[in-house]
Amino acid sequence: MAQLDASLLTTLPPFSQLSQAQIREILDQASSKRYAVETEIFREGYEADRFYLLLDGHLRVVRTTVDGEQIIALHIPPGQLFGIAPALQRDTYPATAFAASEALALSWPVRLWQPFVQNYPGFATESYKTLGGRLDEMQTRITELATQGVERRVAAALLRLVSQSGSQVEGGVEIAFPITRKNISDMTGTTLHTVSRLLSAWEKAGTVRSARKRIVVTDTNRLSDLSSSAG
DNA sequence: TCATTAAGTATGC
DNA sequence: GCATACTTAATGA
Repeated sequence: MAQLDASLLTTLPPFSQLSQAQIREILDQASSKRYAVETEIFREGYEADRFYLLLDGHLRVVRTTVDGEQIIALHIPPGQLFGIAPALQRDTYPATAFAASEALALSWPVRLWQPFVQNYPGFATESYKTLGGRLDEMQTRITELATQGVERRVAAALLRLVSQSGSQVEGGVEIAFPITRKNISDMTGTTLHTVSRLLSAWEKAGTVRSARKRIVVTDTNRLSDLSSSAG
C-alpha cells in the first residue's frame, strides 16, 4: 500500500534481509486493514484465502471444541506473521483470530505465498521459525495441562504473556492488551473463579497488580518460582 | 486440589 | 441502570 512506509517492514524478521525495492514490491501487493477490539479477522475452518502480518495491536487465536467451548490457543504480538495456512499445507484456517486490542494488519492473497518463499531470502526460514516457536509453546502448554497444578499453569501463562506481549510500566511489566480472568482460564484449562482467587492472592503477596482487564506483573522472579516449583 | 454454585461488589458505557 | 468484570465463601467430587 502506497501510504505505508517501507521502514515498517525492514526491521521485521521475515523481511529483514530484503532490499528496499523488494519491500516496496511486497507492500504494493498488500492490503492493510484496521480491526476494532474483539473483531474477528478470520474463522476456523474457512477457506484460507489470505495470509497476514500484524503491524500493531495483539491477537487472540481461539479454537472451538465440539461442545462449543473456546480454548485460547495463543496470543500474537505485533511484528509476526499469522494466518499462514499455506505454510502448513492447509487450505483452511486452523483457528479463529480475534483482535485482542485494536489492531492493524497487512495481508496478501495466498497465491503469493510460494512466490514470497521463492523470491525473498529469509522469508521462508523466518516464517518457519515463527511456526516452530508457536508449536513449542503449544506443546509446553499441553504438557503443563497434563502434569502440573493450576497455580503453576496460570503462573506460566502470565509469564509467557508478559515476556511476549509485555510493556514496561512503573513497578513492573504490564500485559499490553486487555485480558480478563475468563481469558486466562480459557488459556489454562481452569475456571475464572480460580484465576480470580490466584490473582487476589498474588496481589496480596505483591507479585502482581491488577485492575479490570489489566494485569501488571510486579515480581517476575516470584512468578517464575511459582511456575517451576510448588511455591 | 480443584470445579461448581451462588451471591455478592465494582466498573464502565 | 444495565451488562460485564470481578470477588469471595461454601460445598462437594
